[in-house]
Amino acid sequence: MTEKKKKPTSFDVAKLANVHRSAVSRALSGKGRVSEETRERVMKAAQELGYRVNYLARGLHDQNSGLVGLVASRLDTPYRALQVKVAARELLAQGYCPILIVAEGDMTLPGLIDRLLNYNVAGMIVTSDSPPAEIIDECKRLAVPVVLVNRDLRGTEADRVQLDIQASGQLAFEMLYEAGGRRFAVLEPKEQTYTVTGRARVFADCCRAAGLPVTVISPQRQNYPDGLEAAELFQDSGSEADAVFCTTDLLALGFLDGLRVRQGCRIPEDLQILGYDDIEQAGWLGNDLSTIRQDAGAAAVLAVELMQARIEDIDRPFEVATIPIAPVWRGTTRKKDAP
Amino acid sequence: MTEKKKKPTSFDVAKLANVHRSAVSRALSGKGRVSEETRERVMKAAQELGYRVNYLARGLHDQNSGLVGLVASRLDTPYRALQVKVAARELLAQGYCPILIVAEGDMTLPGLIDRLLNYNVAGMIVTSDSPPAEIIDECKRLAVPVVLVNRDLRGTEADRVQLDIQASGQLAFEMLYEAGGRRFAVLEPKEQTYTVTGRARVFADCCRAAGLPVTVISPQRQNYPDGLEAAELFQDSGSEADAVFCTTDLLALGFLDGLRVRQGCRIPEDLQILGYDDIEQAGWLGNDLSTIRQDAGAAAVLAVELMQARIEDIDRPFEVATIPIAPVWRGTTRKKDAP
DNA sequence: TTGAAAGCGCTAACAG
DNA sequence: CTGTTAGCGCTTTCAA
Repeated sequence: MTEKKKKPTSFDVAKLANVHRSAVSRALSGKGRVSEETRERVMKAAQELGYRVNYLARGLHDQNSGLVGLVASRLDTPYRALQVKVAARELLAQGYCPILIVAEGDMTLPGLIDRLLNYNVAGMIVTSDSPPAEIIDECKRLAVPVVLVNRDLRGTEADRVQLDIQASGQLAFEMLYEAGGRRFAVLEPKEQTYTVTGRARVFADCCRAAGLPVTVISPQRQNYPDGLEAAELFQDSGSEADAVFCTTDLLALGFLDGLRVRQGCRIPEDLQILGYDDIEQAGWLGNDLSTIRQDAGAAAVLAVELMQARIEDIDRPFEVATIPIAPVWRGTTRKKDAP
Repeated sequence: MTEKKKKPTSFDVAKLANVHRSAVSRALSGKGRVSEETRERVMKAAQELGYRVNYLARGLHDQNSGLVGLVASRLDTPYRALQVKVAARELLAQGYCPILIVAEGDMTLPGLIDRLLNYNVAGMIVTSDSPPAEIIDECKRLAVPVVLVNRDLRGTEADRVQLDIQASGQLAFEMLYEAGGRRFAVLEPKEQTYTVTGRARVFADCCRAAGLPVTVISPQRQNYPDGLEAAELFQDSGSEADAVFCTTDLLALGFLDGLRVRQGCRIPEDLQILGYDDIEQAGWLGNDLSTIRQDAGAAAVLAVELMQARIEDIDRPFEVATIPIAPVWRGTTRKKDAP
């Protein structure tokens, strides 16, 4: 065990290779000009010592740690988990390292973001539910690029990747209408969320514009249990609806279970149901939920691109990229081709 | 727009507060002794300038960045997502910052871990499926604490947090036996995994030890689609089993759907089913899956504790902590109290 | 092409 | 209690 605990530095490599530290830096970073021979000697020495560049030191020097904040909440929710996964992967693929900040719980988001800022992050990707506007401002003050994914934060200027709310609500209406729905209901959670609330309203507007009735049901939040709650509310409301837009798959799945299991309702015979997101569970045989797919992979790629673009030019105009969506016909609506 | 783009340093604060930089450091870190008056002046100046300590510089100085690697795979799977969430939260709560490394995809794990090491991480928590032993060795060489969560990696020495495999398989057997099962089957994925394969085998052993028949069904992997596959395999096998241990909830849910939806099987009347993990979806009304809960929160806390203990004393003996488990009786088994 | 030297921002040990 | 000083490990001009 003659192993030294101390990690080798570029100085050690230099000594072993009989060159100066700066030569080591040049050889390994490939930045400056180095003779082939020197390069090889350095490489060998580095190899031998198990040397690795200290990114902290490098970051300290050129003000860029390569770290990126990835701020998310409700990470145990299928869609969010997917979002974080693809974002992390994309970041990693582009040479960044994502620092994961999970917002929920007792820890306060501003405090956590603060910590992030202490690391000189190259940027931040935020999918959290409620990022206080102040922190966005603080980031701007520090010239840290922030990309908001499906967040509103009206009034704050930042690059965004988001769903087309108008198109979403409208597509939902069209799908249910095409499937034969004529009396509608929509789930609009009390606890508001930019995209969810948005598409619920657009959907309702579409119904009204078509001169068709629409009942608004308001569960507390937007998860599975809230879907169950919504099923009760729906029943209590005595609504005559024959088609319901559930605004998130989790809501839809809860609603579906509440209706089927507790109320013995037949889907889609008695009632057609449409979700939103296309989480994996929507495709499970027992659920077979018709829904609208939100392309998480594309969203992640867009977010990272926007971030990089702003890193390169901090003063460029703010941009909004749109996440692609697509209808997914499954068993909770009547066949599209046989309405 | 008189804003300077340059971030303020401790030097700027010192200047404004009319003290030396070291005083600033002391005042803000609370480490050394500072007079009340100085502290206040520094605080005010720091506030005014929007100063924040540069952790990179600090880390460079005391060889500890406060960064921790969180290595995970299959992040879009409910249990894993939960695991990552609680681990990240615990890390954050303890003052660390988790760097999220997602293992799957084309990016090779060793390369990513390498990058992690460049950041002088204080430690690593690994829940990934297949962390090559070499990287663990590399970490040890660099004196970076590694905690393995539910990973085997026999031969490598590291702290671990893991399920009691023996107890798990046995509990599964006891539950199904208590519920009235007498002819068993168990799902043991071809693609082996330490804990999953382990409990499958222990379960089978328990059956045999009790002199009761047990059929082993081997789907490819351990996710929902594999559960569906297992249902087909099960039917083809012509097994007479009346109780099946599914080894993961995802498998169980797929198996359940395959049986119910495709084969019109009645659960639990025709067949009892037991899962493992207690993911959120197991509790959904439409599934109502009996299972064994694995306490992810406790596991995360244990993992972080182990990591901290090793940070404090790198030479302490390796430790293995056990994740608590508990039976969860739901509707896919007959009532425990009425077998 | 290579070496020398100046920092990046912070902290801790040491004087005063 | 406060200022001075010496690095932490790396990169990058600037000369040679």
